Amino acid sequence: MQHPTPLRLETFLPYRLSLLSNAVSGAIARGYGDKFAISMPEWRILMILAEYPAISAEEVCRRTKIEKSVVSRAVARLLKRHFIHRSLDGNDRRRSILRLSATGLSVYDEVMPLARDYEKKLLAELDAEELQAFNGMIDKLLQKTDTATGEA
Amino acid sequence: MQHPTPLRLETFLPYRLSLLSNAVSGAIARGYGDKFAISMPEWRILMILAEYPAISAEEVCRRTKIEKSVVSRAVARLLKRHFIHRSLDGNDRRRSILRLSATGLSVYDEVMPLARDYEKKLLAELDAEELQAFNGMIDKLLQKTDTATGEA
DNA sequence: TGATATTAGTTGCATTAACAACTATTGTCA
DNA sequence: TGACAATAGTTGTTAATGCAACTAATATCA
Repeated sequence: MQHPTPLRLETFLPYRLSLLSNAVSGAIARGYGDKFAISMPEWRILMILAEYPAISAEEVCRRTKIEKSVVSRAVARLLKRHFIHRSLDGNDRRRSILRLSATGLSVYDEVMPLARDYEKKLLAELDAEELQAFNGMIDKLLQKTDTATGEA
Repeated sequence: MQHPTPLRLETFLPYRLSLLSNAVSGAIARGYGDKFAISMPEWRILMILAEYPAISAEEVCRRTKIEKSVVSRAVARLLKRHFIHRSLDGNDRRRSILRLSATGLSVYDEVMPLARDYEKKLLAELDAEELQAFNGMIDKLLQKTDTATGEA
């Protein structure tokens, strides 16, 4: 046969995931973007520093999966605006130690409820059981992509 | 309380969706990117033209949700490489009519199985029931984002 | 009909991301 | 110890994105 069943874009999982991810991240980004003029990488760095205070830029990269040059520039912006502090690791002077400042913490405390509310509102579509199943499936798929990245 | 339960990035749905979407789209994009040097928007346009031959750029925008300037430039590239043809709508001379060329179709026919195989391999993690549930939940969430975009 | 609004598509521009190259520091091991 | 590799972080560069401004064509409506 000439066309072994065309791939319908609307039902193509990568496309659907991309739509959903963009819609969700976009909605939240509009929230903190309008309010504090911070970018998504910046917001994620604030989040990760709220969760793990005093980690290095390298650890930020590992935990957020943001590329290191993007982290470097985002950190520079956050420093300039005094949302974070940076000191040097005494044991390894290549490493920085990043922490939220009081200002950064207050930004975080103001944005975080918006993000959580949006997530909650969105997930209100799913009951507890569905939600658990959904998260489980995402985990499965994430694991699969971790290993099976290259081969297709 | 000072910190009303911090938001763990690792469990934050927008973040998880973004990871998954990037991993999945990235893996496939590497496939056609290496082979034909086409971008993701270009690939999506080929897909949508395989599904709906002879539609306008505007309809491509609507169906793919790709921003119109991105579509415009992607179409220009696809034209230059003779992957698509463009004619004018006789009834409305603002509108273009886009079609896959024979070359474009052959590119599509070569890339499509790769994309489908990757999707299949990925979704092999889920049984039929899970898959249906998964797609249903994505639909629910997509609908929610369609309506509830702005308010957070 | 004719003024005005709307729509399709292109282009300019500013922001951003990804990759590689680079510096500085630390680790390895003969 | 000292050469070489690996790591943390910065910076340059290129390409892609998204918005706004623009042109050309069509629709609306007094």
